[in-house]
Amino acid sequence: MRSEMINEIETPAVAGQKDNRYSACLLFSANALARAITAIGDEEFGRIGLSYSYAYLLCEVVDQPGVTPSKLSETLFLTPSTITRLVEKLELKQLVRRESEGKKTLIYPTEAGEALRPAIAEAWGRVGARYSSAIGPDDVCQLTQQVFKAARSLDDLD
Amino acid sequence: MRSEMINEIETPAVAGQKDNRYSACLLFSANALARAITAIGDEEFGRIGLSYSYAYLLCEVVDQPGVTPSKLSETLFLTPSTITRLVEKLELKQLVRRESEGKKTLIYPTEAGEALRPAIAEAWGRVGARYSSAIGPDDVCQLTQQVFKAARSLDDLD
DNA sequence: TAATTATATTTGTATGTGCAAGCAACGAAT
DNA sequence: ATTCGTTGCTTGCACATACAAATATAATTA
Repeated sequence: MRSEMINEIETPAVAGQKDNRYSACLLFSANALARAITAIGDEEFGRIGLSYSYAYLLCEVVDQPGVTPSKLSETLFLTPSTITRLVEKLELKQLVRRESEGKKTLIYPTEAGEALRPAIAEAWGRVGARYSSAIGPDDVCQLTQQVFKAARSLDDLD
Repeated sequence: MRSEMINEIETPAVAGQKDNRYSACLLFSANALARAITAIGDEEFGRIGLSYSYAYLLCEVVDQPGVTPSKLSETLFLTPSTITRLVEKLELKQLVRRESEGKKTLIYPTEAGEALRPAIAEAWGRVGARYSSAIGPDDVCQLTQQVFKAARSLDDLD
């Protein structure tokens, strides 16, 4: 009674020292992975005063000046309200500026924003190098593809 | 200049309609997956008034009465301070209770907490069913293993 | 035994993210 | 042209999580 099976979908109880019953749960594992890798990301991107979502957003704005929040929301898989928050802070830091055009908002980089792009690319590279070496460079590529595919499948549900 | 390669580690630009340059970044993809799947989790677990971390924690406490925060921290891949916060709220909801023993804290389920366990198992099952059907039941198992393995690798870095 | 270091937990504070509701502008239909 | 639904963005609020510092107890060393 006390030790009933609570795992969602039975999986062949893969061996491994530190596995526990949650290791077979994607909800659990995906969040654990996200937290662990975000820690690396924050460390590297923190050196340029941003965290990774801000950095990605800034890249988009530099590459597509005048991009709208809704477009960013699609690209970055974040809700519009989150985009607003991110843009607000980047605006405070003088890295982007907003322009209202009808019901749309157009977002442009400032010069300081554009100037930051190489540094972002470097930080990005360091993040990739770090997790590749930890996870194993061979596995990373396939893992990333699968993870993204799964994320998209779930996102397409609505 | 403007369109330089900013992806961290070159990947064979996997085709796919909605892919963008971030799809090859595990930092990005892992977070996207975590958010998408957490949305499902919150929906199902929300029906019993918890979110998924609370549910997992409660399961641990029911199965190992007297478990300590540090043990929970290891099992759930969460920091001790987060555990404290989770336990606090479960205590407010009268689902667990804390007992101080020296420098340790022992956490026990209340009867209400124990009573909730079957409902948690059911919600858990529904979450698994939903993401399995979205992602494809065949892929889920392997994906989960790989994701967990990667999370553990990154976590073992400290 | 007293002083120091180590371990376990909690607090203060901050951050990223989202939902639901609001507002503003556009389009369609009467 | 006035109304009405729709779309795009923003705000108020809430929550999960973490870091750094504080506290309290245990262990070790002098």
